[in-house]
Amino acid sequence: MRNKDCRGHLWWHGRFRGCGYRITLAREAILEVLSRANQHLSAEDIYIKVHPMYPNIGLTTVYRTLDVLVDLGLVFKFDFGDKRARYELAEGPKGAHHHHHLICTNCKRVIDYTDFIDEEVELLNQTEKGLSKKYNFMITNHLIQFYGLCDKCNNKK
Amino acid sequence: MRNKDCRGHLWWHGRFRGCGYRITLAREAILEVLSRANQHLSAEDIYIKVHPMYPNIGLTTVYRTLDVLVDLGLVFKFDFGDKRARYELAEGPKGAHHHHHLICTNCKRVIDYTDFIDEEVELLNQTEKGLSKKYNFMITNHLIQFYGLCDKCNNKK
DNA sequence: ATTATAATGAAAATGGTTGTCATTAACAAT
DNA sequence: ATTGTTAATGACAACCATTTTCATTATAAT
Repeated sequence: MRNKDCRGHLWWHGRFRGCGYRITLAREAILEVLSRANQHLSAEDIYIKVHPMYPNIGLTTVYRTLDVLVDLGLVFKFDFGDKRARYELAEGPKGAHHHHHLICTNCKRVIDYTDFIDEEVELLNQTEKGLSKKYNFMITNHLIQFYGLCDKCNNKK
Repeated sequence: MRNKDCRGHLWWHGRFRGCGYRITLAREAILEVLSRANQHLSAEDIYIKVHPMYPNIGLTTVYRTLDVLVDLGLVFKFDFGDKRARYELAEGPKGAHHHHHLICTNCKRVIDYTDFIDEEVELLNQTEKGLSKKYNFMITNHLIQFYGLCDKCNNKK
């Protein structure tokens, strides 16, 4: 049963409508999962989380929905070096949950960090402005990741 | 015929031997291609460039060699959003050719930029130090990419 | 030269992601 | 509320970069 009270109230509905996308149960469910999850989910992770409540939402739809969400800038898509792509709700660089990643190249563990974010973002803004002008490039997003060995993997070697 | 004069003279031989890797014709050829190429090659690109001279080096070997090179830190592996991975000789953050990437999310064009690198690298070094200490993480590399629309794609829309 | 074992090539397998197409659902117009 | 247009969906097949397998070959320590 659709929650009618939410119709038109959810922050992302306008964004959807404005671009000619329809608001569907699948999309609501997937966005719901993404906003509850606080960690980088793969398409399959999302599929599995959505399945118990909505068993008729297929993996294909999850992929398609994620494509749309990424396209709209509502979701970020990451590659952490294992095969599968990971998805994460975008709060925007100014958003409260904005963070960068620290990735262990050995065990693929991912640490989100928010330290130093302010300084980084300030510099990035300057850089973005400079690059935009020089290359006539409309920058919409950035990716910063540090790679290395986490404490556990470092001790093993 | 192996070039005997180079045996032991090339900068990377020691690195290889030290880790128990053998020095083979295939590896020399692939590194040669990588050091000539000044742009992000895919595994297949490399295979094709190596093939005329050494037709018996297979794509599988290219993949395996690249894995080794990435593991040794001699080569960086990138994901620009099209399906295939790209490889590039690592000169290290202090290296002369160090650059970051500006990626068009529409046409997948990649622009290397070296502007602002100095300021960025300085901040990154500080950040790395802080992160290393806080998370007891041994940082070996970083990735910075800006995403957006290049001039051509921006005008079209 | 001999030997242990790392590296290789060819072919098959893998597996995340995309394409196809008939069916269903959203929603604007009535 | 009903209808008509068209976007969205699900099931399944196809795709294709990358890995695995395994028998063979080449490297380099002895």
